Amino acid sequence: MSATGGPTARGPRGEAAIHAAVLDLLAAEGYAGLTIEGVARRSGVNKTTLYRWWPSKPALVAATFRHAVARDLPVPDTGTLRGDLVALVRSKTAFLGEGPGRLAADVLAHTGADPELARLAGEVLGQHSAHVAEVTGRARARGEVTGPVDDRLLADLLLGPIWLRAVVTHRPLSAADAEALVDALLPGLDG
Amino acid sequence: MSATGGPTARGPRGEAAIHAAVLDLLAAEGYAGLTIEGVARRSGVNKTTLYRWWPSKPALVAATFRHAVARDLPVPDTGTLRGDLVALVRSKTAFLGEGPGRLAADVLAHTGADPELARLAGEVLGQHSAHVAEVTGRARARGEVTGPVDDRLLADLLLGPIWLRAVVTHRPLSAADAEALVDALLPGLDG
Amino acid sequence: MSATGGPTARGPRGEAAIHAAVLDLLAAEGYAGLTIEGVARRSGVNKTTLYRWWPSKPALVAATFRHAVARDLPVPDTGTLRGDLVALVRSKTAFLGEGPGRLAADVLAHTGADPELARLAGEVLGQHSAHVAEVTGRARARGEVTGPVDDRLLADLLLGPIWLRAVVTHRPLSAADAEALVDALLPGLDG
Amino acid sequence: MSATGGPTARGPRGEAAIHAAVLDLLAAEGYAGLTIEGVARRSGVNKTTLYRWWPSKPALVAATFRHAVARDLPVPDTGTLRGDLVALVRSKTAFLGEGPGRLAADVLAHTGADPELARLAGEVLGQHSAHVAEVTGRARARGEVTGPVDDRLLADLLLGPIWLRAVVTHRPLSAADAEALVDALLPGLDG
DNA sequence: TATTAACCGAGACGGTACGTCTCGTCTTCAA
DNA sequence: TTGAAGACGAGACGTACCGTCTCGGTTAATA
Repeated sequence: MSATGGPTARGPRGEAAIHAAVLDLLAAEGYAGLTIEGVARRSGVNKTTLYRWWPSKPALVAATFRHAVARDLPVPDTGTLRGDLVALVRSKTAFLGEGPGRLAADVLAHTGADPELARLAGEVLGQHSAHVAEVTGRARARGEVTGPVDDRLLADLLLGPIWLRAVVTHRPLSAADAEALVDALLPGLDG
Repeated sequence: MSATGGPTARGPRGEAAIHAAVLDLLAAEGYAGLTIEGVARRSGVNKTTLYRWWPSKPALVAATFRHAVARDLPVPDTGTLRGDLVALVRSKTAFLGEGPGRLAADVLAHTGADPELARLAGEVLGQHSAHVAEVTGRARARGEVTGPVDDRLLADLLLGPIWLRAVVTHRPLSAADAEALVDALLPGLDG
Repeated sequence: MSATGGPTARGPRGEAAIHAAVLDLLAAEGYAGLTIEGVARRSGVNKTTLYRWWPSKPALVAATFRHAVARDLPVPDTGTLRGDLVALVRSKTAFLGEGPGRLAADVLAHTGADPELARLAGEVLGQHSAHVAEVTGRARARGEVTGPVDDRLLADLLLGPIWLRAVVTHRPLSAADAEALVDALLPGLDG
Repeated sequence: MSATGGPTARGPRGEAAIHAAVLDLLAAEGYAGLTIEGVARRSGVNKTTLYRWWPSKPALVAATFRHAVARDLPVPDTGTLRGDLVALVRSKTAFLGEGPGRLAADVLAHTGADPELARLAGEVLGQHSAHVAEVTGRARARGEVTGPVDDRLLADLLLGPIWLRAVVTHRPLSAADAEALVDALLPGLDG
């Protein structure tokens, strides 16, 4: 959208520097420690400019994430439903555990405090759910699944534990955990 | 004198009023909007006294939760594993969706920012795991389950979706959803 | 700029109100009882603004005095050295005993505690010494004094007792005292 | 009792330690920086005890000075009025410039803020006047002075410059200065 | 020897002010 | 129109002392 066919520049002069500063500071101080003034200092842009373009800190952070994290990861096709699901779990775990996604976990934790972040979380989670649906769709095309599958429920069951660990308990989810998780769900998949 | 043989006073004079004020303000402003000065104002206790007893806002909030939310919910015994699990899911859903537990969701979201809250989260999650273990223990005693069960994994699988809906997507989890959730997991429970 | 051609604004918006508040509070509570927060309250200016412009209470007080007390009093010319000296003594006594100068006595008492106030005291005292020199200069022009006169020593001898009474003992110095003081010094003046 | 026949104990247990702490802290932090809690900490005495015996900080400080500085300095008898006066000036200069007397200058500066300190100042200044009177009395006995001498005025004329230099301008008063000071006054002494 | 009164330490309390920080708004000026 | 510069009111931060209070324990002189 903002990319190749967008109507105008849409954004202040040093936008790239701003988003970089947000990510840097998020990594260094966490979401709660991030301040608008800090972003202004680090990006070399005036505080006024930031407020002109984004009404609040969550809005700025959300914009940064839409720029930086929105890249659609490919959903690996391993040939089997189990393989796809395990790969998906590991991919999401990795996303939330390292790089900008790790910052996302911190940001998404503040969903309850700000509607802007809630929207962002909804977008990210929706994308994840879509990936789940893509995997089950493939499985159905292969004939691995024949009965009705509630994609939404499956997404909750897969992503719930992942997010819970990433956001609340911060326990890493190992490869074995990922397989165990999927194996616990597979028997109930095709009822 | 002060206590009729109890160990020690342990806590400032107006402790009850303080914890009440914390819960009130948490409900009204959220965790991020909660301030020590606000608690002092509302509880009628001096700011100095708060700092005398708790070193920081997260410590105060954690103490409040230990006082107010630590009551051990009974784990209903319905006579079947499925019934017990459904009851457990509904109980947790209710807990996170209303009353002080609703505040807990907001507080637990800040796990990453403060070790004190991380400890609190560990306690709450640990209690949850214990409940799950109690239910599976009963099922094993009844002979409903014979093989090995990973209680921790099961706890994550149950709580993950509940937490995700309560905290991130804010979609309520209906009675039918609770049953569907459990039914999706039951087949994988006893290999 | 806001002024009629002055080079720069140099000072916060409500500067006049601030200095007035400082003098009021100094009169009411004394230097020790003066607080930055009190000045902020009374002047209607935010505490932050005060700290933005002056780093400390003594700096603020010194600035106030430079604004309010810096007016150069004329040194009366009575036609004789004795008359001039008596007039000078009474003028300085009056300065330190009433109006803003009375507050100055309180402020100057804290010279030892703060270098900023020490500088202020030095300025005021230097001005007083200059007045003494002006008087002896006139006397020399008249031919009343021919030999060498140590203006510095004379200033110390005249101002020392005045300041001592104003700052430490708070005994008023009467008209007769002023004459006696000068008469005690005159014989040694032209030696 | 603890004393060797004194009428009553009159004072808390660790009084010596308390006064020592007051002097130490006065030297280190100045009068304004001196706090009751600091004295308690340093002297190893409880804050409550201090308040039990002295109602306020100035009262405590005054008591300390009466204990520590009240020792009557001998007034040297040099055989001539001039010599006695010069010796007196140098003695006072030394007193105000070093040791506990140096602290006295800081303390006496707060005369205006507290009646307790004002009384102390009165005692110190009175003692000074008595020294001057002793010197002039000797001179009269010798026949050096015959006319009337206002001892109080002379005391102010001597102490004023000394105090001014020690406390306000912090210019040291050299031996030559002391002689010049006395020589400026001597001609006016005996009319 | 037993009593009693004075003194002690301990530490909690409400309160005021400190000096710093970030917020979000605002005005002014230059390009 | 856009942005840079930066002052401003608001208000929380965490700390330091203030002066008061209650609580047990100890000491020392008396009865």
